[in-house]
Amino acid sequence: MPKISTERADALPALAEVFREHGYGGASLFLLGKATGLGKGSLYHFFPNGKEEMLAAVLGEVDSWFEANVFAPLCGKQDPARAIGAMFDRVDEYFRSGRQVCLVGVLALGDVRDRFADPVHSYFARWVAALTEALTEAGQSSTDAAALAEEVVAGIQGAIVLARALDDPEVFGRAMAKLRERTF
Amino acid sequence: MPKISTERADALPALAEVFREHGYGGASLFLLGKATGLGKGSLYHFFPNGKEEMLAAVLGEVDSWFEANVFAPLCGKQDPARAIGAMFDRVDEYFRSGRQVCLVGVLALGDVRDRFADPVHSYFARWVAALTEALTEAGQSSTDAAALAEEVVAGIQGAIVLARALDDPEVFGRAMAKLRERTF
DNA sequence: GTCTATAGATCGATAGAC
DNA sequence: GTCTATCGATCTATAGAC
Repeated sequence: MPKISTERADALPALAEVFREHGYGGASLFLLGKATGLGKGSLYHFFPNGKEEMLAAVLGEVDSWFEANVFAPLCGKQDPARAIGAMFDRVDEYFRSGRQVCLVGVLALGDVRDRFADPVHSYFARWVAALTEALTEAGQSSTDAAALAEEVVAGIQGAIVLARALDDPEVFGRAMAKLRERTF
Repeated sequence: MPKISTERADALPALAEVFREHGYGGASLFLLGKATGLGKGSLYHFFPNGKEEMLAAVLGEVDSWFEANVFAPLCGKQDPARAIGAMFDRVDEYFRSGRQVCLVGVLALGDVRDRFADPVHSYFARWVAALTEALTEAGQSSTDAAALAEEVVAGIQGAIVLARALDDPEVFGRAMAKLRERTF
């Protein structure tokens, strides 16, 4: 299970998984070391500022992935309906059909929200803005588009919470299908 | 039901606030003691099993409140539309218009989900079931009612996440208004 | 009942050998 | 670059004075 890595970037997926599963405070250096296959010394070699730098790097990676695979495609001016459909596909894959929680959502609810307020705010604001742009491009009024975009992003986050609580990934699937219909 | 001393019950609101704000792992006995005004000795006198018993008691209190103020009224057979409207009113008050997170939702996303799987599952399953019953009573087909109930409960949870992330309670208000419309 | 003192474990972070 | 050893702080939980 532990993964041996000689580059800082190689450790990020394992670090992300621990932060997602245990939150910031619950992600101990022991767990982070076990997941990456690195000792504390190595972790501090790659991330001199410790856990805070590890999470910042993970959030940067998450943001880059969503920017490239979700946000930017929504802002491509041709075929907004197709771009919105692609968003739902990527998001469903990313959250493994509701089996994986959203790290940014976890941080938003947690006690370290203030510490990472900027990346958390940026992630969701960018998502809502990009979807609003696509919906507007698809013909909706700007006010309707903004309201619907907020509804969809919130609905996805809520579907993750409910699917985890009920331990039923189909809850996530049903919610995604409903939200997808609403953007037609 | 065992007798609960006045002092123990009086400590529950303060304990609940600490668990909501810091999660289970982040709620230290120091914070719990400071919030309740009790020393560690007193806390262990009222809750011999420590934090686990404190959270269990808090979850029992939350469940009782929602059962009395939200779930049971939804199952009153007369005027389901009014009962659903009352649900939104009580929920908006309870979550202080999006300024207060949902403790059960926080637990569902956290690493102690398995430890408290039963109360977390019960809370959301009961909420969805009660709302489904009211929507059915209001004239919807049982399949439509179940799907809409899931959408509404998930939408409320997602609105809490998004409102916290964007630090904007109006996001919660707008989401609640939209969900309220959808149940007409 | 409520407090202080403290045990025993674990935390983040550092130092130094190799 | 990776490891082990270890520090000081903090954690849960217990013991005992009052």
